Parts: sequence; C-alpha cells; structure tokens
Amino acid sequence: MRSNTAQEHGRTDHGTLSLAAARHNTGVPFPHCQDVERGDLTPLHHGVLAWYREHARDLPWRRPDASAWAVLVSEVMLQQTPVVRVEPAWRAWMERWPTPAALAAAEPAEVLRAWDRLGYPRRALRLRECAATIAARHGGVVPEDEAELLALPGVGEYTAAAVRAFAYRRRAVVLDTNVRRVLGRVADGVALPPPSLGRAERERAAALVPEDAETSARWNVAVMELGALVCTARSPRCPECPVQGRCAWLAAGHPEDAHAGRRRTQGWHGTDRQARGRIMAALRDTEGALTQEELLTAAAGGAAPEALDDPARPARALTSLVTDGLAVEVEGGYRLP
DNA sequence: AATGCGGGGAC
DNA sequence: GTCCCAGCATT
Repeated sequence: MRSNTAQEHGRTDHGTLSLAAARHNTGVPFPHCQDVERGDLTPLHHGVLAWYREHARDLPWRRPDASAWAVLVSEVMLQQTPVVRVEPAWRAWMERWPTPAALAAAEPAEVLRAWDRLGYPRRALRLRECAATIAARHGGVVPEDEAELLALPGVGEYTAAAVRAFAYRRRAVVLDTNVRRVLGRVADGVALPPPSLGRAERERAAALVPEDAETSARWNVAVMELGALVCTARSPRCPECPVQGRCAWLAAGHPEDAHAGRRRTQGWHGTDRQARGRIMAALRDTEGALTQEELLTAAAGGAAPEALDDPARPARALTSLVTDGLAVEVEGGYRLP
C-alpha cells in the first residue's frame, strides 16, 4: 500500500510570500521555517490553493489513508461519470474489492453488476484487467512510473497523471476537462477549451505546475476542484472565484464559446448506445441467460425490433456487445461474461 | 483529428 | 429538447 499520502504535509502553500523568496527559487530562503513558500508560486497559485484549503469537498479517495489502488479506481470511475454518482459506487466497490488481487479474482459478471449504471461498462472490464496486470506484474502495487501506468488497460494520459499526483504526490501535469476549462478562461480568455488537447496547451499547463512535488499535487487537485465547483461549464460562479481579479475571460466580458457551432452533441434516444445500455441492464438483472429474442426486444425498448426506424439496431447492439466482451453467447441465448 | 462509447441530472 | 460530466481506445 501507499505510505506517502502526505495530505497533511500541508501549509507549504499557506501564508504570504516575500518577493525576495519569489525571485530566488533555487535556494532555500528560510531554511529554519517549514512554512516558507516555494519560489515559483504566483498570486494565481496562492489564490487557488487558499481557496481549495477552504472549500475542498471531503471525497473518500482524497483522504490520506486512501491507497493508490483506491485512487486509481476512483479515477477510472470518474472517466466521464460525475462525482455524485461515483461516490456511493466507489464505497461499495472498495469494500468488496479492496486490492487489485481481489478484483482480479472476481467474476466479470459480478464486476459488471457492481459497475451498475456508471456508464461505459467497458471501463469495468478494463479495470479488472488492470487489476490482474498489477497483481501479476507489479506485485500487487499500483506502479508509479508513467510508462508503466500508461501500459495499463484503461489508463490514459489523464489517469496516469492523476495517479502519480494524487496517490504518489509526484509532480505531474493533470489535464482534465476542469483544468482545461479553468486555464482556458483565466489565461486565454476563452469560454471553453478547444475540442482537442494540443501541444501548446499542454506546455502552458505544465509551466503553471509548481516545482515542489507536494505543492504541485495540491495545485492540480485545487484547479480541478475550482473547475468543478466554481468555474463550471454551464453557469460559472465568478463572484465566488478566488482569481476573478486576474481572469482573462471575465475581464473580456465572458465572450461566447468560439467552437460553439462545431461541438457535436451526442444523441441518446434512438441510438445504438441506448440499445446497448438496455441490453446490459437486462443482463445485469438476470442470473442466467436471456434468449436472443428477449434481448432484442429489450434493446428496442420493449417494442418489436421491426417497428424501429432502424430495425437492425437491436441486433447490431447485441453483436457489438459480444465483440466488446460484455456479453457471451451460450446455449439458448446470451449472458454476462 | 475524428468516432464510438452510458447514463443521468441541470437548465 | 440540449449540454455536460476527474477520458480511453481505435481508426
């Protein structure tokens, strides 16, 4: 398990920063004082960090006793699923499978049932594969190395950085949708970041991450939290923002999103994804197997598949679930793997 | 760079 | 109805 949670390392971002210290980040300005600031912190950093100390949510995976595995599980669940829906599922999950070895030994069907309606159930299978890899190749310890993290199923650039920062308190560039939005507004003066994450944006974010490892970890989570609670996508609460005085977007008068017309909105009703979701829900609620006819009817929302605008959709959804390993064909029908 | 992939809640 | 959410894998 992880021993370096260091949540209580704290206070490195507290207090006032002397200008002399700010200009000399190579030395130790006040070696006798533990509360002394690192030299690379700007008023922007102080504002966000102080705000976080006051307003951070008490989320279970942020507690100092949370294991690296607990952090990794939370990050995978939070990939496109809001915090309020993840929290209860995460608690039940961690109680049932506290370690990678425990999850690796679980039946995929039970994993998918526990995943319930978090969405994108392929993540549940990947997380189980991830657990198996950690158990088999990393001695049951979540790796700290970036390349090793990226090699894990379901772990991409964001999740690898998040585990390194939040579980291992390493300096990492955590760039999720919240951080991108906050930095885009404060620094670039745009309502929302561009659809794709580019090199320039990544380097700009990296330049803002404090040098000190523990402070960098707090900065990452603080900016993320600010984006989640104040600098929200829909109705930002600028009067409550600790850096409203230095926000380029606010100063410019909240200009509209330049990419507004270009963003594609993913439909839901009458889509393959809705049909897949209905099949998965039916399979989760069934111990054994369901017949193909029952599943195709479920995929059509209880109607006859032929009555749909796209009669092939139910069968296409079922086939794709089998391809993804989320359903398996057995005698007389299909069931969870 | 563009797509597909769940599901629910806010507006 | 639309939009958004601690993204990833694949093309």
